[in-house]
Amino acid sequence: MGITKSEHFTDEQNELATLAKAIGHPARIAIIQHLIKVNSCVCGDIVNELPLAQPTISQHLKELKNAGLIKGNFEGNAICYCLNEEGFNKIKGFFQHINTYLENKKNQCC
Amino acid sequence: MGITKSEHFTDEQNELATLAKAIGHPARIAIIQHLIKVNSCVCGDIVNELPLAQPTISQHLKELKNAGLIKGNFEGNAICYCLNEEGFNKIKGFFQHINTYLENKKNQCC
DNA sequence: TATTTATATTGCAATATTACGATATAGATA
DNA sequence: TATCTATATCGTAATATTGCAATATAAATA
Repeated sequence: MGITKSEHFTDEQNELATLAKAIGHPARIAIIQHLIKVNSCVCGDIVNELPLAQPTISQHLKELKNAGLIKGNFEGNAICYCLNEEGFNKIKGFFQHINTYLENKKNQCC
Repeated sequence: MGITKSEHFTDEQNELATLAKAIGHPARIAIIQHLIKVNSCVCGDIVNELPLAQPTISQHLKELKNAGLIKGNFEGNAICYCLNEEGFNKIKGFFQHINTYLENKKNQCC
């Protein structure tokens, strides 16, 4: 169907999925990596950096922003983007949990 | 278009995106969480655990397996699944990098 | 071997995502 | 105010994802 049955899952599961999904595109990975590199930059810089048209970048930025992974502030007539700690903190615990589990798991699978 | 221009991005960016995308569905989050809880289990257990039909679960398991996040071994006529350390190790560095960056970033955005 | 049990695959409908040209909007500047 | 610059939104085409019924496959057991 193409429609995810979110109502059958917990809020936490849906939230983690939304965050991971937002990260799950190479352009959005590239945007995140670029923001780490330059700390903060305007949308136009990202358009110059990536091989995608301006409306496409704008759309990817919107998705990252909706997921709470980046934030943007007006700076003149441009918009300055940077990472949003809040979003990343929400996934942090999930991966730490997995890592702790995997490190302590002595017995091989099955 | 719906087609991701993966050829324009680095292998690392595409790989990270594939992993995050595989995690980006509540059912697959639930599967991962269940596998952490019970360490390993057969497909049928997951079908009983989640509110989705057997073919749908099978498809989600396939995606997690293709991404390298779980592995399955035959156990009689059933298949026993558990987490695959390899896949999770690949994303580990990415999030650690982000966390280190965010912890050290003193200056506010923009 | 026939049947049962467990999982995968096929086929398909509904919906979502990706990408971009065209256009709108909003602040800066001449 | 007219124009420029930067970004967002709209509309749309191409493709991908989600979900499941029906069916196939493969190992276990009667």
